[in-house]
Amino acid sequence: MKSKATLKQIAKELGVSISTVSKALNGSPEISEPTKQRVKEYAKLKNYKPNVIGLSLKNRRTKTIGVIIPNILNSFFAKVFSGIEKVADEKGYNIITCISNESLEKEINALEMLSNGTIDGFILSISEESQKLQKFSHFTSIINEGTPIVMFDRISEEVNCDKVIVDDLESAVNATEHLIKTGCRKIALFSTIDNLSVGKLRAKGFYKAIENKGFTVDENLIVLTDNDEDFDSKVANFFDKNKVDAVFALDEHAAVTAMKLGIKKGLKIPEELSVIGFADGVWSRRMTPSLSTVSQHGPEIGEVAAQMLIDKLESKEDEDLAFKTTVIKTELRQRDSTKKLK
Amino acid sequence: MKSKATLKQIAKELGVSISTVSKALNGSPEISEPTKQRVKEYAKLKNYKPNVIGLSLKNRRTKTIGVIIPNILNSFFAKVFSGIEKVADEKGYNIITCISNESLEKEINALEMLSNGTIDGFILSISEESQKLQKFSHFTSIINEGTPIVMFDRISEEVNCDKVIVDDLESAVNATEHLIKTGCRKIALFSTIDNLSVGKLRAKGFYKAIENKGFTVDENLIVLTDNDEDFDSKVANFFDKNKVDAVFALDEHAAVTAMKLGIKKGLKIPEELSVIGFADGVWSRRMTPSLSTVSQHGPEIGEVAAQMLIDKLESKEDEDLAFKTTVIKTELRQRDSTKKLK
DNA sequence: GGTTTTTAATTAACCGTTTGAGTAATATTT
DNA sequence: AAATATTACTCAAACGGTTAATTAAAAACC
Repeated sequence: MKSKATLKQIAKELGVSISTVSKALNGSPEISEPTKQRVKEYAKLKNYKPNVIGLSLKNRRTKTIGVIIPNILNSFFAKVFSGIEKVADEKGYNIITCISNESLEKEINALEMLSNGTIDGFILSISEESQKLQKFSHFTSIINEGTPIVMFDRISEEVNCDKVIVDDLESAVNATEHLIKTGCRKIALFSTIDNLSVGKLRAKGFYKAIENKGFTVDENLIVLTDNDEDFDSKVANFFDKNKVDAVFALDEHAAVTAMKLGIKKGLKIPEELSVIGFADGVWSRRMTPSLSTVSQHGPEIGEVAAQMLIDKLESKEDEDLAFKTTVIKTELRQRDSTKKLK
Repeated sequence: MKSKATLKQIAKELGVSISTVSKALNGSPEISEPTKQRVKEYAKLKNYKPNVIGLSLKNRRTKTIGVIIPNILNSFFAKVFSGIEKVADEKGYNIITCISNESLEKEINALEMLSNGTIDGFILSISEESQKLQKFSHFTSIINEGTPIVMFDRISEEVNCDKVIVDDLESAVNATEHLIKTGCRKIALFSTIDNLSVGKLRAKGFYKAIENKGFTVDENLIVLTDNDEDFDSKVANFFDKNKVDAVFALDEHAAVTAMKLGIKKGLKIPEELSVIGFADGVWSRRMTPSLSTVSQHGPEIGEVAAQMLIDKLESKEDEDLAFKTTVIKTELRQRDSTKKLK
């Protein structure tokens, strides 16, 4: 349990000054070759590694990114996270992770906790509660204090910062149109995330597509809720009362429930019931039948967000580039829960 | 974009010394009430928050835990992570996360990167590659340098540190015995994680249970591999050649594949084919039929690990408690992929 | 040989914080 | 009134590192 080597220690043991050691290790031309050799060898022997905290204090940057995620058990966020981690790692940044658990209070805590020198900037997706209450001032005040934020997926128009989003509206239009093209006419809309900005956008896309094609939306076929609770019974009830030939699900849970209860009802998928859902996990592939999805490219979102933040962090103070919003294209993954296009 | 307030700034603007400000804010009795008031008010006005880096340097601890996880997309690890995060948050610790991506090199990098003052201790699960190559010296050297490690799930006997594990062997015995009790006689063993210590232990449990009950293991019914690749075709082939009445799957992927291809083969689950799998995600519940699982209580593993590490970090140097291994009990969750016990 | 330049090291300041030691001024004791 | 104690501060060192300014000695020049 020997304590870690410091410049001070090495300097004393070698009988030189601290700055000589520092400069020798950093290869400064001010130090003679023999001394450099001697210091470097001794440092290696002692397994010296510069203390990052000392460095951070001096440099006033930590090369650490704060990531605040509503829920890591949601595979979309896990994917985005892995993308962030990848780029951060490549660029030599560390990641401090906080889980807001969809709570405004935890979100504020996390911001407060980390914005005191611990991190250089944030990447985050807004918690459900903050969106519901439309509380965003904690973000703006952090930004005003000089800490950059990159938001992804769940963003707010009110906050002026870099953003990475998916084109939820257009994706929903495409998916819905695909259902129509494959011959579906009575299309239901299921969602358990109607509290989220992304949920609302997707629903809007559904309406738009239906109307674009000259049909009208049957409000009886719309099942929107903002939580998972007894969504199962709602859907079971729905299938008892309505006969539809497709379901467009705005989130993974809604999609799975549609498939599960559709099968239970004895409907043949995709012949009698087509299903498309927004989903990211490996599970869409694993299901029987496999689920056709709108894939949001989670890792790419994370990679782009990390790159944007690092660019900002490493740009000259003065060139203060304007805030950008990057839109990541989604992809319609046709699997076995939808009919093939002729 | 005003820069953050520091003691120095406040001191200058208030015309007092830095230490007066520091002591006033910390409520030291050395400072008079009126001065305290004045300083506190001004600090609040300026939204002063002590710079954590300065503090860390002074205190030589960061209140930050390094977490190294092989793969965050694996829902088991995501669950453990959420448990760690919960306890850490409660105790005022931050979490720096690294993903080893099952690679020895990235694991070593992460350890190196963080063990220079950034974190106070590690919580980690060993990467696949390290286990395969039986390389553990990077862990012991970190521990020798004085940084405590708590390992969970994938551990090594060679490394002397705190550990949190699941009783994989006993869990497998129980699950297998349950299959036997419900009348299954020709039980297959599927695994795609035969490279991992936990995979081997679970397999051993299977053998033990079969033999305990006085049967003999039919080696033709054992499908062990160390990766996902063409596991599907192996299993399809298996079902073509063999007639079994149950599958015990040592990991989620194996379980899902068994179910999927069993159904495809036209087998009725659970009447003709029972399936139990080690699995943690929400998906076991969502599948049709829902999957009976051995649940490993991921969040609890994380919570216990975090608590163990924090206890160690906050204990007096001298009392240096011995290393403990905590075993978390698993639970057999009977769902619809196994026959009910009469 | 004396002056200038170069070399190779050291000293000191700084990043932001805490904290023990030191120091005036005031209050208390005798 | 002199000695002592208390109050309310300030100074300075420390944590671990970098780096500009300084200095002493050696080498180069005239």
